[in-house]
Amino acid sequence: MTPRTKEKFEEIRESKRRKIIDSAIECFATKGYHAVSISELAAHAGVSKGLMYNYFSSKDELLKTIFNETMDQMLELFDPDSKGLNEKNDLLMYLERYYHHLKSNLILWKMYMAIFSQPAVQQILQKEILEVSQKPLEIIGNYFKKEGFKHPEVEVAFLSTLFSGVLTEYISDPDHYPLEQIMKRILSIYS
Amino acid sequence: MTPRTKEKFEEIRESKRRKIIDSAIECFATKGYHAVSISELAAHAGVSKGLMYNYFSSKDELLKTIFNETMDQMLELFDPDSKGLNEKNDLLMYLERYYHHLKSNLILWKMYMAIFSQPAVQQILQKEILEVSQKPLEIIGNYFKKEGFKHPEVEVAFLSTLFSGVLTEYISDPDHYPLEQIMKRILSIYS
Amino acid sequence: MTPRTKEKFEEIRESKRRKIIDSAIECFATKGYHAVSISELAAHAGVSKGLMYNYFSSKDELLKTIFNETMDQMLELFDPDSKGLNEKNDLLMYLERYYHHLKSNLILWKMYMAIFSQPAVQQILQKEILEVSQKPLEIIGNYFKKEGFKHPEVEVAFLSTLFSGVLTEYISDPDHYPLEQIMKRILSIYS
Amino acid sequence: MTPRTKEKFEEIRESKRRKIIDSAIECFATKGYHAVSISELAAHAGVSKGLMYNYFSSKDELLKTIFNETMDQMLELFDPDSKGLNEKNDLLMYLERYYHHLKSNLILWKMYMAIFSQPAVQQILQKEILEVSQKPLEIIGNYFKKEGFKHPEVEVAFLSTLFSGVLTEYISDPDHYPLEQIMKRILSIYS
DNA sequence: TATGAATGAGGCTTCATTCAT
DNA sequence: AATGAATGAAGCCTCATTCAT
Repeated sequence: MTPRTKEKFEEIRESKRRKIIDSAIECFATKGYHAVSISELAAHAGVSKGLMYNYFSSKDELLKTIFNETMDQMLELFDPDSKGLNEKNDLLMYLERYYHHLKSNLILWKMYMAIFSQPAVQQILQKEILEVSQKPLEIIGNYFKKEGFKHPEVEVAFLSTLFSGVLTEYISDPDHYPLEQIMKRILSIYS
Repeated sequence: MTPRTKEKFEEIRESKRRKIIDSAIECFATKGYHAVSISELAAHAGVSKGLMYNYFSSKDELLKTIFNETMDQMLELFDPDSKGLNEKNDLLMYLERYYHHLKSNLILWKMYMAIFSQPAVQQILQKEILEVSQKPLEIIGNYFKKEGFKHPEVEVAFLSTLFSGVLTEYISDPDHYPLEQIMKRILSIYS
Repeated sequence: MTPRTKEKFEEIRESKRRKIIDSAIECFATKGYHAVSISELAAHAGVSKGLMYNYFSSKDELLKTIFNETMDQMLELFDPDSKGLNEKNDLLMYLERYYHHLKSNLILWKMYMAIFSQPAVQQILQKEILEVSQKPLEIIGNYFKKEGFKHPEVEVAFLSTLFSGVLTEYISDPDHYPLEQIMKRILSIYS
Repeated sequence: MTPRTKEKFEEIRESKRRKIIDSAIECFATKGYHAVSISELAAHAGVSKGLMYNYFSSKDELLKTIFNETMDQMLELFDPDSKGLNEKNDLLMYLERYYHHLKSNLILWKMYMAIFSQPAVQQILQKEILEVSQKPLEIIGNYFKKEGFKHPEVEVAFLSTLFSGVLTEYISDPDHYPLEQIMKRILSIYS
């Protein structure tokens, strides 16, 4: 009997890795980082405790991995073609994208909030957070400058504020928050 | 035991209780609920571990207590005289109050965020949260109705969104967030 | 009911600390450092696992503490009055003391061997070991120099060798090793 | 399957076995038995974890195997031709051999010490140790009897003591221990 | 009222070993 | 013969909570 091929092994690894990550995202979203134990994560993913450490060297490491993957998605969301925002329409589409992403990735954003608003977790991810949050803000800032806003940096902060607010409110009660109408209300400010 | 002595005791008890609560608020704000141990809380408050249980039957109980007291403050903030909002000026003053409260009670709000963004904690406090948040929203809703807004309930949600956003952003980086200018930006929407 | 006095607490602490240490020395002597678990140490000392950490912050820390206390004893043994070795008689008494200490502290020396000959443990104690081993060797070296030995440093190494050998052999089979006669044989070399 | 192929297989098997053993000796020498995991051993030997169990049924089994092979070497060392010690020169050559073996097999002896000083391991190997150590001691004892020593058995113990001591000291700091001079010093006792 | 020693459940992690391929 | 994914027991440690004083 021949041993499994390298490809087969990598296949197994990758699919299990995904399973663990997706499962962990759900758990973290539901209960928060500290409130979920490795045992729970393992059980929820349908693997043994020990196997978790075959894929991630620690609980923190798993968190960082999830964070990085999530951040990559977010970056893509906020600037998919890396061209920046050039006209008003781009900004509107920007808002559109945010709206759709929020709606179709509720769990991901829930996890984002559940995890990253915890001070203890922020300490774990401090470095990563700083690195990632800079770029999207810059892109938006450049747009406002170009458009001749009087206080572009304040306008950026204001938009961030709106994003944060929408996120917070929608996440905390997705069934009742009038997401679409709120997005329209925001659009009305910039139209 | 004379009544005098009894009163004295009560006084001491109450002041120690305050000390524990205030100290705990600081700790929770800085590190989050799960990341702070009873030992740490006791040490930070300058009392023994055992004594903590003399005042609060459990860590959860302490959390609930803090929550309730905080909520009382919030209620007071959003409607100190229970008269509701009657004219535009009231709304502006409303925003003003929020702004000032935020600035002067940073720790309290930090703790609020640190604690509430954790789903596990939210579950513990779910009932309390619902109860408390209803009333201020109603008051604002009534105002918008009276003012003839087309979608008063959306407008309420929008204002909540702004509040949430300001809170989130300010709390996460109080030194750089342009709180005052953002508040002015918001005022400009309603003036 | 009044709380226990500070003295009472310290009394408890000190006596329990001793109990844990003595018990741990026995265990380490019997099975070696890595082969004994904290659970075993706790059970053998008659306390709970958790309490171990009230007294020692980690297993390594316990080891270091035992090492330091043992070393203090050893130092005292090898130079009780800190006067050094001044004449041949001092050296002979030196040997005598070693002999008696060995006989009456078998467990201590067993533990010493069981623990300190393990590379992994040596790494934990590296710093401490270096610090402590210097002084006694110097004292003996000075004596040999004073006595005009041709190669005092070799003579020191030779004596160390004898000590090590006696220790190793005696410890590994205390009932059959002719300790007293070996010590006489050694004395005969220096008389 | 032709006999030729079978032999070839045996050859491969044997060479891989050696590789694993030699690699393990190094690891045990450096870090001690408990401190090295099967994973480490496998990685260091360049084979998979699973394969380790194809050659040795357990970690203990591997240890025992190494011990037995080492012991065979030791026996050979102390009495290569099984003729015993017949004259003083034989004893001196005996010492010589020990000296050279020590110098050229440092790792082996390091492992020997790293492993054997651990009581837990000694228990595993107790029987084997007793069996092996008897014979060389007898040979030396016979020599001392023949030479008319007053207490031949003490003299044997004394020589064992010296061997143990030299081993211990040399192993613990091979770069600084004056091995050659110490051996000369010992020779001087018996010349 | 007040202390801190004491407990034990549960958290994270390691590792010898098994197993499907 | 060979691989490495998978398991689960056991190890170290933390922490909410209890208890004797």
